[in-house]
Amino acid sequence: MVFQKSLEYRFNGYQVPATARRARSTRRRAKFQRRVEDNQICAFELLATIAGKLLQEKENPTMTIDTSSEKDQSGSVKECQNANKLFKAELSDEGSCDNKCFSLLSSQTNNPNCCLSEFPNPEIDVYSGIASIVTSSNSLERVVADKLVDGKSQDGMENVTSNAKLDSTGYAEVSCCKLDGDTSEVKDELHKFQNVPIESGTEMCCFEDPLDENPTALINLDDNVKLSGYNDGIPCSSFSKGCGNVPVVSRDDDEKFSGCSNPCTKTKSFRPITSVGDRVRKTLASKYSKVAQESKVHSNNDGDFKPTFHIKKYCYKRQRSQMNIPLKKRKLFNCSSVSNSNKFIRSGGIYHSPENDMSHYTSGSSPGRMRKDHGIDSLERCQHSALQCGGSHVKLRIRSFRVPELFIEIPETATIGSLKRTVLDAVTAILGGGLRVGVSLQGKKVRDDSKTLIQTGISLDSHLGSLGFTLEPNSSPSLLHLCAAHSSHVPSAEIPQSPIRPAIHQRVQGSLDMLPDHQVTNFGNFVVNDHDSTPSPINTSVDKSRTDSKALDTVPEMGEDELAMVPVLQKSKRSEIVQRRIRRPFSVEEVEALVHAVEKLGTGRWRDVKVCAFDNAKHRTYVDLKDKWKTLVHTARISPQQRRGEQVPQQLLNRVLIAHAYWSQQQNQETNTTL
DNA sequence: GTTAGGG
DNA sequence: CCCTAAC
Repeated sequence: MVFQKSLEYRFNGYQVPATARRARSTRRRAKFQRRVEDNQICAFELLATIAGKLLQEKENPTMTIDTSSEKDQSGSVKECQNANKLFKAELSDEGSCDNKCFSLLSSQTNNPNCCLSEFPNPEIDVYSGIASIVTSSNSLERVVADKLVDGKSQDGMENVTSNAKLDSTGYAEVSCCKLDGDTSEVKDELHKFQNVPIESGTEMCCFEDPLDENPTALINLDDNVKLSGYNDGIPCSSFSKGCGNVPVVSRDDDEKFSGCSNPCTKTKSFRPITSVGDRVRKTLASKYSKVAQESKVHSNNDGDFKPTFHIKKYCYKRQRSQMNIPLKKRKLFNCSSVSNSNKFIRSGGIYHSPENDMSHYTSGSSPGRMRKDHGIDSLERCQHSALQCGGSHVKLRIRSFRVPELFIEIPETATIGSLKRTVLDAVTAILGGGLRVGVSLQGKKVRDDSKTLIQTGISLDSHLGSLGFTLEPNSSPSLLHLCAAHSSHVPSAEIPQSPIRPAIHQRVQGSLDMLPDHQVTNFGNFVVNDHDSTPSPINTSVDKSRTDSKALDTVPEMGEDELAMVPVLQKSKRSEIVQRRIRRPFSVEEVEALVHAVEKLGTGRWRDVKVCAFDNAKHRTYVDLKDKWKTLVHTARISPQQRRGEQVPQQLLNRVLIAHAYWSQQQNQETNTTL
């Protein structure tokens, strides 16, 4: 069975949630939190997009989660500098050919400088980050170390690396959890990455704009289609085979570690973490891998697809303070897998929620919950290495990106796979929403979008190293200008497509409505249409600054895992579209009309009230009227000092009380008579 | 599609 | 205003 998918990616705005008013009410706070969540989702989406792009570019993508808590900085620089080598080594060691890695680093520190090349600040915490999220629990690491690794650990801390591998088919075939105690220098270096890297196979670059107060994500764009770096020389073909030989632990399933799973208590303890990663792995790896494969297959057919510009990595930086994920969100993360597990995901999509990875703990008792107050803060150092390319085009590459802190709460009994997925989700959440891209040059923001690259000083001859991209919340209603800027500045730049959002939708359904959708479009909308899918409505309303289409082949018969990997599109689409209506306070006149109508018609006949008194007010639904009456009654019962907003004449409120009492009485009588 | 209520 | 259960 073959079906085509059209992938659509949109770069939407990102709106920073308004600051929550001071504890006005739990409700307001909750709303605010939801908005924050939405933003996080946006961020996550972005990440997913990137990851997806990476995966699309090459097959056999691998995602690695390294949970080492080691914070030795000495290795960081080295690692970054030698990222390619390191990864390469790692990959080869594992027998996998990961072409792409994308690493999420969580860090608790805000490192203003991240330049791979220079690493002015050796203390980059980039690496510490995930640790906080993923490994904040030492137990996990310890357990892993004890159980999975045999041996050597640095400072007693081990690194757990899990890789999601894609076989030639493009599906995630094997996932490996590896724990090594620094058998090699290279590995050590890798371990230092405390994050979930999705390797793109290139050096890492970090760029941050110290001057910028707003937390932003730094992005390096690479329009170089081909993956550079360590990938070269590693035969992909060997990849699948190599997996089998992987020294470490391999799992077939999210839930289980076939290889290393030791039902020991210790293992259990760290389990939760693992499962998360799994999800990430699956989601990204399989989805993207599939996409990659598909795209690969059909790339020829699709004229629209332009491989010319790819975003390798994003550097996402945000202040930790902003990234607190509300409890609700955390909850969502936990439950998401479960809830999703049963949900079918459209084949067209990328995200697929597979098994109930989390089910075991969701069901109830989650004895131990790991919570990271500062979630994934993945920072990354990104160096944007700008490469020269032919013609007058400037090639840019995104080396890495950083994800701000997240809240992750997962039961200790969760599997590593669950952990991975959770992390992925969290990241997705962060990147999922609308974001805007900023361009920085030599540490300064380039705000004039109208300037050309050359005018700005970005040219083949310039130091592209000082060029950076930032992802920042978009407060503006539309990102169009951003997009435009993007295209104008970086002609070849292409925003990756990512299907991740859908996954989020399911989980965070409640939050989605909070998104200022129209004002902000989603950063990465990924739309996939397969043969039987209907055109997505979502897209129409949003501007598409960039769209890629690809015809993709999908393997007809997929195991559950594969299915699980399929993205959920339909739902997401819907969610995307749904926008919360703007608040339109009732005027005194409207209240008057409402009161009058209710006096006449009574409560419980809201449709009639609507027709009678608000028939011409299309924005007032009968539900609105009902709600307003509810609030009116409440307002009338409270003291005037407690009332807010436009003051409703007390006389009117009195009528409200009278009418309410009258009709309530009527209602009671009716019920009594019937009885 | 409406209602009723909780959020 | 949103979301949903219950009609």
